[in-house]
Amino acid sequence: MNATVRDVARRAGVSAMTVSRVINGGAGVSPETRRRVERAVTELDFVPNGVARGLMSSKSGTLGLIVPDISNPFFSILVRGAETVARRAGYRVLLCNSEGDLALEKQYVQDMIAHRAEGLIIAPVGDRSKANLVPLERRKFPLVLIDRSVSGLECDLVQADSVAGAKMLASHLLSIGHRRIAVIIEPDNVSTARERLQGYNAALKAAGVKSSPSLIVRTTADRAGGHAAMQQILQQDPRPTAVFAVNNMTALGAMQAIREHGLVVPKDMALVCFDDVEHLAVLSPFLTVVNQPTEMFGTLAAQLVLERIAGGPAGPSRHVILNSDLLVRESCGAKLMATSPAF
Amino acid sequence: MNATVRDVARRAGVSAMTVSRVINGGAGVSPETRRRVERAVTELDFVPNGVARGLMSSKSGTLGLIVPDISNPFFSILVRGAETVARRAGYRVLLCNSEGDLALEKQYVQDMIAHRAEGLIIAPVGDRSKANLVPLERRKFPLVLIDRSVSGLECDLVQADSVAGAKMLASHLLSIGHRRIAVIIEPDNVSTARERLQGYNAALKAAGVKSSPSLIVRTTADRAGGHAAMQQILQQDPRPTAVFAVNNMTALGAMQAIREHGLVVPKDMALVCFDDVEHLAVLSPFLTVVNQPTEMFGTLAAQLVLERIAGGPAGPSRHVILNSDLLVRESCGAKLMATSPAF
DNA sequence: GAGCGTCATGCGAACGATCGCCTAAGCTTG
DNA sequence: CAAGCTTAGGCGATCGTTCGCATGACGCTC
Repeated sequence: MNATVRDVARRAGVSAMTVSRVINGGAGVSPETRRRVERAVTELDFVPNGVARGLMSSKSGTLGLIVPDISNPFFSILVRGAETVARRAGYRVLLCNSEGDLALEKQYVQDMIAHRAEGLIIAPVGDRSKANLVPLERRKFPLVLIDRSVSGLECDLVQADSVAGAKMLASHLLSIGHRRIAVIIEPDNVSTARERLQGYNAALKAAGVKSSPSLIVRTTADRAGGHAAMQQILQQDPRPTAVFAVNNMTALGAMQAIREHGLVVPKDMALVCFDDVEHLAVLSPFLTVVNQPTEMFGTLAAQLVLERIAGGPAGPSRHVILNSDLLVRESCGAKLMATSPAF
Repeated sequence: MNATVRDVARRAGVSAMTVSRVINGGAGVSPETRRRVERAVTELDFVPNGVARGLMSSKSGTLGLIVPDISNPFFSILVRGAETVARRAGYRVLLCNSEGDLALEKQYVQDMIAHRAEGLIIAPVGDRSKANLVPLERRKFPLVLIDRSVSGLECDLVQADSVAGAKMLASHLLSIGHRRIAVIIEPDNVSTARERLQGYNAALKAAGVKSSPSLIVRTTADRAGGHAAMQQILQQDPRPTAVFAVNNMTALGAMQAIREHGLVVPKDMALVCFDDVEHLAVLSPFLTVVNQPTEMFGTLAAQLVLERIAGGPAGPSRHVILNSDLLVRESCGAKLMATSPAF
């Protein structure tokens, strides 16, 4: 169904080699022959087979991109950034949703090896992703982690300063009077969870507030997880006055639970989280968040992986730590405080 | 760097053919030989080269997915649906952002042909995408359009009933008293724009309200477009009392412009649009929208393209028309009306 | 006019896995 | 024990492109 170089060659009365030279703009072809070949290419609607080319050159022109959930705006914006950089460099992007599932992640990674992707950008499920990633390390496969590091795996990495971000968030809550601040967070085998909790604890300590284990609720970093965790928090006595959610999706789930409980944010319960939801912020700047430079996560990761592809596997691994900002809006109750000091 | 069947064969003391038989679970290999081969595979960390396999079998195992903007939640949710279905069927997804740019779209389509993707799901830029897509049609390339049709191109299609949806939206605005309803919409060479405008006009006609060309503002379907269009609308005299935005992103841009103008939705200006922003709706159910079954767009499109791949290019093209619902929330002013009949 | 460089082009192999076909050994069977 | 069948496994070709090398024609130079 698809014409090959040989078909074109036959039609143009030349050899396959000459056709190859023409389509690759190579020198050493007379103008006359070139024209004949070009006509044959057009007539047969010939498009060189990228798979065969890939086999010859050992270059697939493909990058893998594995994220837990593409529908999370944090990741969809990140993906856009990465895709744009990759495309400009002539690379295609294979998108994978790991759904936070280690087995699925493993399958995707193996697929990258099998199909000879030239590099991989991955937001790993957690520390246990290490087993999935060592085959890549062994092959010196260009690999860039985003958002989360993997304990015991040394490789390129783009992340934000989670400790500092969490400290800002918690300090802010403390500064406006909150003392019982619950945390909705993932298990400790996720690096960002560890770091954010560390920042939270540091802020509490600095303020001389004692932390309590019962305020730390572990869950999955999605809406369902946030919802379940919040339900649990709402039953505590005394009830916390503020909640620090590990990311935007958990915050949304928490918000839902709070509303279902007939309570109002921030009057009855303050709510802050990591990761802005940009589209949402445009419509109503409500959530107080630590905003990470989302798109830059993607563009930087793509640049790193492309450099690694171009420069070979040698060279020390690079860690890019991005700054994030505290955006104080309504959900923390700061504005409420300002108007009703009797809180 | 990567072992081949021949390397494994040498180490196991067999031929490449036998290795191939083992890794494909084929019969005709003695248990003893099989074990030897399996050990060699493990020792060499051999992973069969998918590119070479693809060349032999003419099956790349890849689907293309082209959308205008992956960071638009409508598309990111759709992509998740499509990716999930594709993966379960053993396919990988090549994600492309056309950015609404015809030239870029063309490049992506050609890339699909070159790399022998087995099928393509695309939300086309507009009617002018036809030139980009005819090469696919000529090759009987499995192709499914989503969201928008392309005038003059007959192929599989998944879309919502835009006419009915727009009619619901406009009728609702009319029913609560609005008479000057502006429309922010794309040029007429986008099928959904045509259809939504048609629904709007039908609703006006049914209500005996005359439509005015000056109320129709053409723009691009993104935030910047919505913002610019809204600025224009806000200068009209008499000022419209409601705005119908062609999709969620334009609505966000419009919202921004309205707020910058010191006005409040819905008190000073009602605002409705197509496509819910799910995450946003959880946080604060504010926008009145026509909600399309977003994820289903993706899953159905993937199913159609997979069927087309499995069943061959024959068979009539199928058009799936999904229903959408009107979600009346606050931004239309319905609740406002209820409490202040003097509007 | 012999030697040499340049240019356009072709030949055969290679990338890595697999498919069709073949062979050789072992076993059954009458 | 010879014919026939089953089983394990190898050989060579193939997918479509490109690479290294060879070749033949032409023109230039001393």
